[in-house]
Amino acid sequence: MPELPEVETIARALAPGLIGRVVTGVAVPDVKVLAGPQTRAAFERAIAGREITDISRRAKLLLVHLAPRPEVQDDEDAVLAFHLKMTGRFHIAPTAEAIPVHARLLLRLTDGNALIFSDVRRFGTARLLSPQGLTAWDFYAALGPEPWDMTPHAFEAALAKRTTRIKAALLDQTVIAGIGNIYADESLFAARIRPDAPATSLSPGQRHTLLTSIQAVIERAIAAGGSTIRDYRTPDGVEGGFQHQFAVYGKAGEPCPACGQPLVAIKVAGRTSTFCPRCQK
DNA sequence: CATGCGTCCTGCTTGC
DNA sequence: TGCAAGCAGGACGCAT
Repeated sequence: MPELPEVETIARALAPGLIGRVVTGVAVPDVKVLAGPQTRAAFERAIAGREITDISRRAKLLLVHLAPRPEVQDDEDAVLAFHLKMTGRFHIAPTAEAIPVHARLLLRLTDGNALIFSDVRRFGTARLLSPQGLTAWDFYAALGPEPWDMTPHAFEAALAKRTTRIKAALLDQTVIAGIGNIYADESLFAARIRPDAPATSLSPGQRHTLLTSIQAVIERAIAAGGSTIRDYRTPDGVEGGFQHQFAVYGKAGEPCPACGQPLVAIKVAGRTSTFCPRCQK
């Protein structure tokens, strides 16, 4: 579900309600959510009592930064890294309220609220790491640049050595971080490039246009608060607005917004990919 | 080494 | 209406 714009929207919405609060208690109703090395008990012990100092995002990861506890000897900084995968959601609710059916992890806070991570499909993960552990984590270390940090030169270099179709390259988080199925399709349409075009077949001009398109689409999506297909909500329960601006995602059979020809869906890299066979080459 | 496909889960939608 | 197959925003493990 949540790609870069959704996680960015969530991080911004969560920050004011979390930064400066202290975690008074931890509950893990579904131990499958824990992806780190700790047992459930060790995980709970390692977080309780810490102050939340910051909320940030890298690629599709939401990062909760936790301070050392003064009362714990040699305590170190910690980072709780959430991956929402397809259906992960956050909200903040009074601790006294009923726990949602699909709640996987709860952090109770000093202000009487709790941060609740819910996830219907149970793909989402939470992993507690030291700051050094985070950067040493293979997945994290291999992430490509954020879209706005990607230079045309680096993008071209990354694509030039790929023998895959262009969409598979965009979905590869080691090439560029944060793009998923929605924003891959939307960016490729904006750049007028077919999702199944071999990455090596793109001209330098097409690669440049594609990077510019990615940056523009991601920016517009963040401005709209992300895209709600089904599950995604901000922590306040509000839907995103970018789904109303989709040109092609999920619109197979509908007319191309540019030429009116019916949009077509094919499978690329195992993912449904919608595009205009007339506009995209 | 790089690439592609099945898999992990659950619930909603579609078609018979 | 009922039921089963198909499909979904992601990324990992394994086979090729």
